[in-house]
Amino acid sequence: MNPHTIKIACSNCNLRELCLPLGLNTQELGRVDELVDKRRPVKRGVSLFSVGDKFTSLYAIRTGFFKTCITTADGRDQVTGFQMAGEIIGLDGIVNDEHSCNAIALEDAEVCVMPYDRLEEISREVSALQHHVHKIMSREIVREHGVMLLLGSMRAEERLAAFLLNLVQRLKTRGFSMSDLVLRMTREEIGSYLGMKLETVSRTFSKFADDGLIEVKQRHIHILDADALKSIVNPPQHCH
Amino acid sequence: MNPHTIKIACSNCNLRELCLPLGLNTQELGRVDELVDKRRPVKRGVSLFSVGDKFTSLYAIRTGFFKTCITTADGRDQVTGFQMAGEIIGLDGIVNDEHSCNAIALEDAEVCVMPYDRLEEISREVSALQHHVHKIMSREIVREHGVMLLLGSMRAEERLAAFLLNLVQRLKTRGFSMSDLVLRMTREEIGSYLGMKLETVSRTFSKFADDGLIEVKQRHIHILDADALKSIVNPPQHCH
DNA sequence: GCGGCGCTTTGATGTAGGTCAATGTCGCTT
DNA sequence: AAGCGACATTGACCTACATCAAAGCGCCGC
Repeated sequence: MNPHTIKIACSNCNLRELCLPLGLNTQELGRVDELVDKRRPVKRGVSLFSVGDKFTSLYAIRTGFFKTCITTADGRDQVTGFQMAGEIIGLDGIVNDEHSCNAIALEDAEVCVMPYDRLEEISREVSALQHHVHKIMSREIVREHGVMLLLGSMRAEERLAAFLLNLVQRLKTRGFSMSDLVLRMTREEIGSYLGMKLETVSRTFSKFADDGLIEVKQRHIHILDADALKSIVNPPQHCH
Repeated sequence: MNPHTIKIACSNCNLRELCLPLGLNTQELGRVDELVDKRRPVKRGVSLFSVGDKFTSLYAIRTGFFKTCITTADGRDQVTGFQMAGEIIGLDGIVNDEHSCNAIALEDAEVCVMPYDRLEEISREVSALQHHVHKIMSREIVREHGVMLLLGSMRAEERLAAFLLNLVQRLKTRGFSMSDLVLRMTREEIGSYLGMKLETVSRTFSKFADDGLIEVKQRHIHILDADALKSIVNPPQHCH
């Protein structure tokens, strides 16, 4: 089927609670359905956009899993986030009209392409959408504050525990298990995100497994004791 | 003078190139002048807003210098940014309708209070303002990507060099010297932002001074060799 | 002018995590 | 089914930075 002939309707999308504002009336929903131009498949390992690409659109992930990363002149690479279905990527491109990071699919994926000028236009008419866009950007800012906290003041175990809990929480809101997950990224990518080396990631997984907190079988993680992970992230207060 | 009787006009403000979109016509400028409700002085050491405060407004810094920081349950504290005149703070509050960080004045300051609902309303009418707001949020996201890179993959000297160059660059766009600056924050606050301990900040300053890159006299920094600082941040490529 | 306090500097020592290297596991191709 | 290549694990060792501790400096109030 030619993608241009498919009727793409956010209003019917099963991810609409994640992507769209709630409480739109039917007329507003109709306007919002015009947001998505087309869908675009992205094969595993392929970039959705790269540093320097002209910014044209935001992308809502329909299926699949992405990482975003930036690269320094001297070849170092920092993963700035992992994104899953229902999340919006491309916000980095607005400020300079070109992308400042790379978005790479970690598994075969499909995204909804939302031309940015159309988004601005419809936001002007549908104030719930306007507010929703602001919220998405604000959420990203707050998320990054959390990452700064993690990178700036946590130790390796705390970082990895926080990472696992965050992933599993997001998977839960998408209807997946609270206790089982499959990592879509390598140890090196986790390490880059968390500011540690892949060996340290691996060792820390092994430590958690030894302590009975999780089971690790390659990329399959089974969480045995979520509370213990939480208390690693937020050490229980020591009253004296 | 009662602040309510002063005519506050962004269109006359000497910071307007920093705060406002360029190229507005007079009618649009008139609308934008309605953005700022009032000005609010903030004494050194006082919070402009704190975690959990209801979100009502964004703030444009007119004078003074702020830090924003978040606090963990166990009392750790992470500085998420330092903000100076012309910069906008409070974006973190949009997503959950309450602030998720503290904004504290590091010197006596004055901010322009922009009620958020009014900002949304005027953005719907003045598309240049709408786009400008998006750019400001996108810029913050991109800035934070840079901080993640810094925290995740740089060594102490690289972090501090990048920090100094960033500060001096921002001061330059405000008409200050490229080579002299006064730090408004303590070594501990710098350390919190850069993910290192205050002693390491101090030692690294001393190292830079020994190497003839800067002169340090308490909080006064004189930059002697900006290029050397740049090459610390971006080590020159080693071709082989 | 003096004393106290907050901040900074500097030194001595400890350690979490980085680095280097070897080995193991799994999935894919032929 | 064998063999290869990408990824992961584990061990031994090392280092950048943290930690602990002791001065030093400069500003403010009295």
